Amino acid sequence: MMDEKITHTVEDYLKTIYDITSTHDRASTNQIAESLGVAPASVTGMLKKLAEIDPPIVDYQRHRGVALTPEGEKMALEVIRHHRLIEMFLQQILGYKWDEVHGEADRLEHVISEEFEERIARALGDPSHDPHGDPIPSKDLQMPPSSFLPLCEMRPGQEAVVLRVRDENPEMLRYLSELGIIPNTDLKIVEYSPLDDNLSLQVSGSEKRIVLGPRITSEIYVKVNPA
Amino acid sequence: MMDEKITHTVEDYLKTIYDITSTHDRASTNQIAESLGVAPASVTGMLKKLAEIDPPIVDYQRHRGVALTPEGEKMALEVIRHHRLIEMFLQQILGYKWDEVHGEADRLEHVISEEFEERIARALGDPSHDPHGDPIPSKDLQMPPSSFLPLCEMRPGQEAVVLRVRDENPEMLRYLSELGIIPNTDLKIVEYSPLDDNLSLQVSGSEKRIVLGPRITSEIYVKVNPA
DNA sequence: GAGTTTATTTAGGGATACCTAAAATTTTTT
DNA sequence: AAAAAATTTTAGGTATCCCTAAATAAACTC
Repeated sequence: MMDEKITHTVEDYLKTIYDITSTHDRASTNQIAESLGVAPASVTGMLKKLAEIDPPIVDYQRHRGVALTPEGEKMALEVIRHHRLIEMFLQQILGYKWDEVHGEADRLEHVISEEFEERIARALGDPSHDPHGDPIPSKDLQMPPSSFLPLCEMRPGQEAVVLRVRDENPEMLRYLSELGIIPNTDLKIVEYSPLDDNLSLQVSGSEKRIVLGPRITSEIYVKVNPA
Repeated sequence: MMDEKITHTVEDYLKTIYDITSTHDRASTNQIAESLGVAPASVTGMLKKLAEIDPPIVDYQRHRGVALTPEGEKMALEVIRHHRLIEMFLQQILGYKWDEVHGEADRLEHVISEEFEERIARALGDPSHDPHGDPIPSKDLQMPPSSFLPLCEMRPGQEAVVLRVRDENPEMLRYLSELGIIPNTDLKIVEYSPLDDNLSLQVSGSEKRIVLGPRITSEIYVKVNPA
């Protein structure tokens, strides 16, 4: 039995590091600590441990954070696949609402078997994106290709389709959902205010203009429509 | 946030104690240790802790084991409800086989929310028994009444219906499954050997006689048909 | 009912993942 | 380039749940 038991919290570290390194070169101790809600000192300790597992799952360098090794990335993708398949499953098969799935998935992702993963994947028709628009890694852990932009980088005149909304914050999800901003929604940018980085935009169909700050627009990813 | 975080392993202790006290007055340190696969000394430590939680969830007396308090029983029933609903769900909705559900349920039971519980209960039509024939506590934690006997207490001439089979041992479940012994099967007792407590019996339909030892017959519960 | 066997508890430790406070290093500002 | 600020690490500690070995208590047996 080569158990080598990696505890659950390790999976959380990996997920977090994966997430951070999708936009940064390496994940810093502080970023990880903030994201996980633990003290930086605790992160340092854990990172050292992760770097000493055989094979190492992170590349750790004192004072400059970590990056995932190929092994670590594989493990992270496995957890992410679990998470997103579960979100999909909760929504499609158990009837959860868009904004209710994340917390539940966060707990379930650590305990489901490969069997469970395969069965829900099949039941869902091997989807490539979850209810928030996040891409689901394939069974062999390849990320489906996708070309998107954070909404905050759009400018007046451009039109786009919402692809994904980061799912960490249920309140924000609920709010956006009320505004009609969910994956597949069409948006048109009306105005941009460089002072505060606010964007004024129009949701397909509706007449209303919505003004959103960068705190929100950086969490929404869109695909720009060709002009 | 009155979290009062009861850890997962506490739930395992409760489930085990519930199980033992369904046939014994109190659960002894050793019985619990054996069932959980830990050293008796570890159990002593945990039992003391459980007895000192406010409100206490077990009644602990030195050298004479524990019984659940009403609070402890409520918590145990909650976990058992989770477990059995999940088993049902895995079998009915995800297509697991009878003997594959237990391990998965053992991991999932600790992490699902009330929301999840309610949704799968509804999806399953609020069942009162799981795939092994075990009764599922209702939402308000009442056990459905049921009058059954362990198969080992049956004697020649009697007929009965299989109600439940204890689900701890997948190998045994698979074996019984091959013999056709699953919940709802009709049985007729043909012979009883007091020397070794073996029972010879006939499964409905089939011609074959099956001989089972007490190790197995004590794990199968039946309802005797009125003569 | 004294001695043996079995069951349980006490005592002393280990691993994990967290914490705070202080020290060290790196980065930024002036 | 020195001082100030921010980040990261080290050091020392906590709590949980597990372990083994030794001590004690309860249950049998003759």
